[in-house]
Amino acid sequence: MAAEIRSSYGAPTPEVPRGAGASRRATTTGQIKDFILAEGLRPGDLLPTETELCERLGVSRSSVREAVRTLSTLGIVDVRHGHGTYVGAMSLDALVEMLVFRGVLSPGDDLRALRDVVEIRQVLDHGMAERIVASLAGTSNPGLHALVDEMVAEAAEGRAFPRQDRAFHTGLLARLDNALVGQLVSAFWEVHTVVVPTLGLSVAADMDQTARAHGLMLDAAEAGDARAFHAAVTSHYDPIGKALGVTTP
Amino acid sequence: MAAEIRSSYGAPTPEVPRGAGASRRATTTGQIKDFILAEGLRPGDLLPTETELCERLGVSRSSVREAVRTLSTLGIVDVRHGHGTYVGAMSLDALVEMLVFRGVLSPGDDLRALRDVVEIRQVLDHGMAERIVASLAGTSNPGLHALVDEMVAEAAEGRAFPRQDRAFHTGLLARLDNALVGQLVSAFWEVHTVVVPTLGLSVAADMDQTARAHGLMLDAAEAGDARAFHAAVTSHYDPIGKALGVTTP
DNA sequence: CTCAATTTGTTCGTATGTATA
DNA sequence: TTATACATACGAACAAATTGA
Repeated sequence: MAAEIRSSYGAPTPEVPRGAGASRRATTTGQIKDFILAEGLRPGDLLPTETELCERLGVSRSSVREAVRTLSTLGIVDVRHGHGTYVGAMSLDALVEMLVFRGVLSPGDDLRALRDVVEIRQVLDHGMAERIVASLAGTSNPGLHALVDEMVAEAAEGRAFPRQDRAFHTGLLARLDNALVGQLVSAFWEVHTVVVPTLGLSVAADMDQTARAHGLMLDAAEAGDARAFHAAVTSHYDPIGKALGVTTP
Repeated sequence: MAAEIRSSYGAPTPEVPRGAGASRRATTTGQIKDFILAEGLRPGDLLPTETELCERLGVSRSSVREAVRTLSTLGIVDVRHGHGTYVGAMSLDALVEMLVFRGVLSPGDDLRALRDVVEIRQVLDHGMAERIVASLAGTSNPGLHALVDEMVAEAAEGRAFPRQDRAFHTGLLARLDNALVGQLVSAFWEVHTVVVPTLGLSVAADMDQTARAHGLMLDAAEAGDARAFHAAVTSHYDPIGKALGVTTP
């Protein structure tokens, strides 16, 4: 697939007589991508209608549809029924869907896929620690503190707090100038929280520690204390890490 | 999309009268995923033919086709022309294709997307450093050393060495018990190397340093020296980091 | 509010290319 | 080589959703 991508750029996609190995759909998706680039379209811009694309590319509507579907699942285009097709925001939803399925399919060990995801989350949080602390040092974030309070309250009642949890992690990365890492963290967070219930895993006992660790992370970041932030991240992943047997060097 | 995923598990996908918001394709993809889970199929296993799926799910051929396409681009199934449809290996090809397009589309600053990718690569390499060193300490890896020698030789001749570079990074992570991180590193490596040429970026001058840094990383890992490994990683990303303005805390 | 136009969603039938036995 | 099974592609028709007159 990599070679196909590469060949799609540089030289414009060749005309109708396509190479032996390439399928019609592959070439059509490439043509639509090239069209977006050639026209200089940006996320949110409207694409031609399916019928128009058929004429422009000289293929049937079915082929255009399949190509558009492919681009749609990749988030490259966004199709709205009865309205039109737009250039998409290219979120990581596809990655999430794939990893979630891999998690519930669980090849080999039942917990391996989830353990890998948690390990990545940990690496990203630790790896971005200095940048996060730098971006939040000296600021005050009442919204994030409110989320922490809610999480602690929910944990005390024995309830889960996925909404606040996600909002907190998203908010923590919001000031970073790296949009991709925020999306990745969100994506892995989602895989994590969607897969856990399907495995019947019970980590409810330590929900309190998890909730409190969020507060410690925020306090450390606002104080500009990277070491404390690292410690809080470690504390945050301690319960789930133990349950899954994550190695923490 | 997240809600749709969640609803797909737990309770089996409902019968033909589907909910208001869900499209036929969305429910059909869910049904196929449920089928794989229910039958306990594993990557490489054969799925029913399209015609058979039509009867089983009570939808038309086209709908099955579009659903299979969607799952195919996610890597959940693998369609082989004239042969059949199999459960896929679920690689990160979809993520790569999306990020590559985002990179060449370059919303806003031309280098931001690539800079974000390089930053992630850096974080992953540093974050996995201790685990990599632990997995390679005390071993000898003539294959990896050979790759380093090739890279140094190619750099001396002023040639690029993408094949060896990729093989090296893959091999470095091969002994890890976390398959996902290896795939992620490979994916971001691919995005990086595919996008760079489209931007006309010239970092050829410091190819020599990059090639040598690989050798330092390998030596440090085999010696069990995590600090040296971190230093080598920093040296490895120094040239491209300077060219892109990556922040290195 | 209803109607009509536009656009995507779904289905069917048919023909073609491809791999296996 | 032939036969069979399968995926690929095309075109036409109708259904559903959205917008605006």
